[in-house]
Amino acid sequence: MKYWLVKSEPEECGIDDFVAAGAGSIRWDGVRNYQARNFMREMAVRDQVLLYHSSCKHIGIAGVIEVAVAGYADPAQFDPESPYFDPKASVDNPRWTAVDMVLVEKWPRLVGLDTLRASADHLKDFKLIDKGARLSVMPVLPVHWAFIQSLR
DNA sequence: GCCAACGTTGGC
DNA sequence: GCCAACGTTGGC
Repeated sequence: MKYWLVKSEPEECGIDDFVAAGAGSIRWDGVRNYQARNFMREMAVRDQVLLYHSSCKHIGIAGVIEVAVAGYADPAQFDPESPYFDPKASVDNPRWTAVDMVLVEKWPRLVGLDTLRASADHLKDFKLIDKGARLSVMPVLPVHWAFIQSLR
């Protein structure tokens, strides 16, 4: 089993959307960056994922979700009505990947980016805390995963 | 709203 | 293949 982190704007899809979905899964789609997509292709069912809230008032890790359905062609890329439509993608030759995720646990309080940065000694090479980090899907080392769990 | 970081596009 | 221009991300 692997560990990951995904970013989302909570108004788009945050931890409360997963709470509302209960045992139901939510499609994680719209990723349009190759490095992030390649990581999504590596995801397997039951991989554990930190859900990070970005571009909002309370920035940080809000809880844990897990992979319910491994990577498949993101339907939005074929839909001209979708903001994620990609005219260069075709059903025969899809370009982008979606996975389905389900709630594991909403944390009692958010672990803020400031807290993570204050723990930089424990989070060496954790790209999330780098200035200007834009990657929206990234792997998390088991040692980092364990440390972040201790902050919740 | 600003702006740094950085990925993508397209002319050459 | 280079690189300037442009667009997006995301913290502040």
